[in-house]
Amino acid sequence: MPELPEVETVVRGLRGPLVGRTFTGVTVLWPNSIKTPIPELQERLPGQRIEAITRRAKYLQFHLSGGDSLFLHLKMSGDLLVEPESEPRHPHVRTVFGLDNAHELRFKDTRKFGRVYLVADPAQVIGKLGPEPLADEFSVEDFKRLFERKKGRLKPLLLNQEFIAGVGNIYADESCFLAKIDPRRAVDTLSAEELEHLYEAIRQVLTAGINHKGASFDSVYRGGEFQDHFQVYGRADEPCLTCGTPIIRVVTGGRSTHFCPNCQQ
DNA sequence: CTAAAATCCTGGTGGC
DNA sequence: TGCCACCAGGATTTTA
Repeated sequence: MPELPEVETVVRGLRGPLVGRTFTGVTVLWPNSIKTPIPELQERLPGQRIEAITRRAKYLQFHLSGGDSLFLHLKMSGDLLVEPESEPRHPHVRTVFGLDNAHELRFKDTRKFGRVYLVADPAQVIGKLGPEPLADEFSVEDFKRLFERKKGRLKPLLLNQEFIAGVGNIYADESCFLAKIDPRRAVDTLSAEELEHLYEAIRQVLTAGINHKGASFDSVYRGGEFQDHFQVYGRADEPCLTCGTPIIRVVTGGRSTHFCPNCQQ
């Protein structure tokens, strides 16, 4: 499911039901989801109150009263539900966090790629991430500086979370379209003007995604409607909405990549 | 260094 | 229907 706008939407939806609640226990149904030793998680989490929930890149961070942070990464198919403990659990629920109000935070994750971390030092999980593209203080000059001495093609670089945080496959393709840049371009050939366009495009596309409450796919995620506004992602062989040329799909860095061969150079 | 491929997983879809 | 190949929002690790 989730890139930056989808995770941001999930975080905003969880604050109301969860901030102020205290964890009472953890039930692990798929041990590979848990990156912290499970006995340690089950020892340290109960009794800690949720003081805040924030997002960093595609991670959710629960700031806890005992000084720890609980991090969740939804990867491809994760979702988080707050449901009464009396309600039957969906079969794809992999981890259950008990709460002090007879509800549970349920980590549902069909493909089992999602991960849970409990750490005292957040840097252990989010220490190497690149800048947040929507941060107020992240300037176009900062963005241009990221490209200094960089090599390789644009698309894989945009997906590299140590380069810039939170951009995933959909928003990378949509950003390149808006900036009119071929995602296969070698980054050391991008002009200052092109980088300025790309900076604006990334911020615009991510903001639009958040404003539409993310993109919904299948049954994994609900509520968002940004999928109705895709210009190129998932539109292979369909006409470009700007010029009518069929959208091309190629594979770059092992990921499907969509672009207009006429508009994007 | 870049880069591709394999890995972790399940389920939906389309072709035959 | 059944079977099979292929595809999927991520990110790390292995192999060139």
